[in-house]
Amino acid sequence: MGRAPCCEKMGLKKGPWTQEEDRILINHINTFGHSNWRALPKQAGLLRCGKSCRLRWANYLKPDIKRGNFTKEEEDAIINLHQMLGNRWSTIAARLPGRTDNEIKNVWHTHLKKRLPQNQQANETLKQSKKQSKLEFDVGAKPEQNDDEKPQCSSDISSHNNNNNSNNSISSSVVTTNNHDSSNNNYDVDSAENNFAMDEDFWSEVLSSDKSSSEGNGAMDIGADNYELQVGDEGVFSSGSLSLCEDMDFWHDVYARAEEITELLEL
DNA sequence: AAAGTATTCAACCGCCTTCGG
DNA sequence: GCCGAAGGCGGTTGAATACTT
Repeated sequence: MGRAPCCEKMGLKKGPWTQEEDRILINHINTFGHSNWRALPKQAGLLRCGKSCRLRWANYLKPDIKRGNFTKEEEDAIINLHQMLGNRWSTIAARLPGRTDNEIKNVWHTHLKKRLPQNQQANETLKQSKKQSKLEFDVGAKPEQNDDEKPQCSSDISSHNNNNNSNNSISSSVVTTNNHDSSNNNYDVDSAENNFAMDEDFWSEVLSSDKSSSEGNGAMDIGADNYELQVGDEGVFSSGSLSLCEDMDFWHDVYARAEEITELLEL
């Protein structure tokens, strides 16, 4: 299909916004709103593409945006949420009032990622080069992208699990969560075998902000009933480890936990 | 003080999904 | 159901700034 270019390059300005451009954009949005981003720059007299205007507004000019350093609580929340959701920055941002997806993404890459244990950092790197592996999670559905809704069953889980346990090509890993049996409340990553050893201090710090993860030591209690996600050698889920019906419950719980974190932040 | 290197973050790019005709 | 426009998202880039030698 003949896809229109995202913005007509001819004559449109790129690069940093000037104060004058900001002022024009703010005035225009305050007066007319932003029902049509593509038409907005023309109407406002800006030599920018609509996308650029939207981004500038969403990431910088919107009145409710909180500027400045992230608090410890916010950082912990990001780590927790990233643990659960992967690189779904907009979803994470939705849980952090006043913070934008772009900002969170930047903070993650510049600060928080460094807090990961070395092995996990290596996995992050590995993940970059193994992006393709998520295509191997061939369970039928296309990945769900609407972040305001609960992700659909298996494909979404698989892609996120791929993010969070991204040493797929090294060895198998198992994420077990259990709400009722705390003795099984672990994050079993078979560390000796797959170089996925968890730094206990790191995990206790990460999880300390998470009220219900009282078992520590890498426990990832998301309130679900003994979910076991198994990732095979090439990042493929072992069959039978997670039924599609359970997926829905799983995500219910993930979002419930995210709600809890949001509440914590708001306190 | 100057040069080189590392870090930060605003902005861009391209892909995907949704929606309306 | 198909097509195109539009919005939204995550990944990436590169200029500005900070830090180190």
